Amino acid sequence: MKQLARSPREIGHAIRLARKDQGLTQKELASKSGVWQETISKIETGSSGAKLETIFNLLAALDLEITIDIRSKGSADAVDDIF
Amino acid sequence: MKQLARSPREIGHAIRLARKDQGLTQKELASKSGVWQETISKIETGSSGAKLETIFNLLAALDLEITIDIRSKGSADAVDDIF
DNA sequence: CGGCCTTATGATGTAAAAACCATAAATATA
DNA sequence: TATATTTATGGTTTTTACATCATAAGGCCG
Repeated sequence: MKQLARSPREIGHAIRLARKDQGLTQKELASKSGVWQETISKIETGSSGAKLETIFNLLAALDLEITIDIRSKGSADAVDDIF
Repeated sequence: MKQLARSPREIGHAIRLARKDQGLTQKELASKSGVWQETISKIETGSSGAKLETIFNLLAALDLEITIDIRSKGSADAVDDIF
């Protein structure tokens, strides 16, 4: 499962998919993540410009992580980042 | 350039790396993204639990995107080309 | 050293998110 | 159908991010 997200709404959608995928209800995710069920509902439906921290709390509870990378494909040479 | 992020602080760090990588100052990124320089500073240093929308504004200005993925999957990931 | 550029910090006002409670609406299930 | 479960909605209060301005701190270069 690998979801691209370019907006808060898409992140909310990805969270919903992942939650259902794991057979969790919003309430169960709420108690696992410390985020209120009502808040989860609003995030999943995109009716809330959530805070980053809240999103990470949900992602952690769902065992997900975020990767940031270049949007345009086909960059010819790779930048070998030393980090 | 592909950065893993598991917290707001790590996202801030990734944004800073990407910004420097593109030779932009905070001020320049500010005018490209519509986010204030002061806010960028706070996000990059992790001293702000930013809003998701703000992060996406910065990522868009930096031509970055986010992928949500299952945590702790195997080590060296194969080059899974979706496109 | 003295400016110039960049980044960080601090304060204020406003807008919005999240906690919290209650409940309505939708969905599933018996 | 009725009932239980799940999700959505709405209101109030508290918390906090962001814009905004001012300025301090940190580098860099003449």
